[in-house]
Amino acid sequence: MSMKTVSRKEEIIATASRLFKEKGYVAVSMRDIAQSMGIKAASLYNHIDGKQEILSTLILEVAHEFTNGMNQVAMENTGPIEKIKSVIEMHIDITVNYSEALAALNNDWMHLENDDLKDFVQMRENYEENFRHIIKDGINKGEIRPRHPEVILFSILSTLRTLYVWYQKRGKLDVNVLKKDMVAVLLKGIAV
Amino acid sequence: MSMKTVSRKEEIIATASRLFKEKGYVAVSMRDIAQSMGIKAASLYNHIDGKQEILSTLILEVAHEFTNGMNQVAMENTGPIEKIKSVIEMHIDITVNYSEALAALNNDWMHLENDDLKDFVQMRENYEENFRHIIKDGINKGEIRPRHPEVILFSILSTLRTLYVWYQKRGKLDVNVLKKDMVAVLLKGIAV
DNA sequence: AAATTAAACTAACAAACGTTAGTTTTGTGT
DNA sequence: ACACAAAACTAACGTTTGTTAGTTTAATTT
Repeated sequence: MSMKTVSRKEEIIATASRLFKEKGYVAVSMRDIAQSMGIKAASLYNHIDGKQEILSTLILEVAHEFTNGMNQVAMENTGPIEKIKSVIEMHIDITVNYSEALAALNNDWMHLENDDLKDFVQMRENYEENFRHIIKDGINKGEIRPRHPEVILFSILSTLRTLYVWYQKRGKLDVNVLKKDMVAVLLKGIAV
Repeated sequence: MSMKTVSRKEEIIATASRLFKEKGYVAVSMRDIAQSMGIKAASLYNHIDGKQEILSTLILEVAHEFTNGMNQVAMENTGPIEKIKSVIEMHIDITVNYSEALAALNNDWMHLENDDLKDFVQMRENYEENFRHIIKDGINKGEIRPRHPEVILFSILSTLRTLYVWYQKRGKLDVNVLKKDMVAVLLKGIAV
């Protein structure tokens, strides 16, 4: 029976991310996290440096996933529409695999400190800039309707970023169906 | 020179909402709010009952705006597509008028207590149910493409709900241009 | 069986929190 | 000038916070 070994540290981070999703980073205490694991708060410090480490580990791991994914799409040898389709699918894949961590990334990134905060903001800006470039390219090539690029960018990004909220709420619809419908809605709109 | 008189209580709520937008309700202390106004924390209690009142005032006022707006749209004597267009425009109007409060509504509603929390959740469910009904009606009448209604609902709602984040960041583009492009993107998609 | 390491525990710390009580200052109406 | 109300102040309260120190228990290695 093969079973992935999960270190105690990973357990703590997983537990914390579940709690962060409900009430946010600041409202969850070390005692809350410990109680959720059936131990005392002080015991957590045998495995982690502090509360801040939980947050930064959680967020930066996923942030790197997004960065890598976007860089890969940017290097694709395809047209703008195909690239956007790839971004959407990439985003959905990450959402499914890191659905707990995404709440912290979306809502608690501002509680990162020092270099962690700087790095995160930088990665986020790069991500958006890459996306913006694809959209503008698409408009120039006549593949995308000539609307305000920011409106297009944030319409798609908002939808993708909020996906984690209702993905599990709505009984886990099939990922491939989700991808298909999502791409269709975002690219082709809803009006017949 | 006519100038709207702003009560001290309203000043407190306005100041708090600005701070809440940056760090969230829990991370902002009464001392933070007071300092932002150049007074001491204890002085706030001459005008308000407590921190919780700030949050509930802030959120419930806007929540009622949304509820009223949606009820008005539901009573419109028009087709589904026209109604969705109205919802989008209504949402943009409220975002422009209450852009500070919307951060709290989106991110800190779970810190409401008792009846305030219950009322909010109820209003939110009703709002979504109304929206869902319009979409399903549109699909039945063949005015909307037959995609998964939840995907359509949350694609639009996510975009509208996150609008407050980047509306002011991007140098206040004209509201009418925004409405026009937003309706176009959400209804007709981006692909030519 | 003894020794070592890992992971839990109890107890306590300084700091920050929301809030209250009582007092002083500021502003307004007579 | 006086009285009153509004709005600020200082000081303190009981909790909760993240974290540290020192100790005990459980698991693993020799």
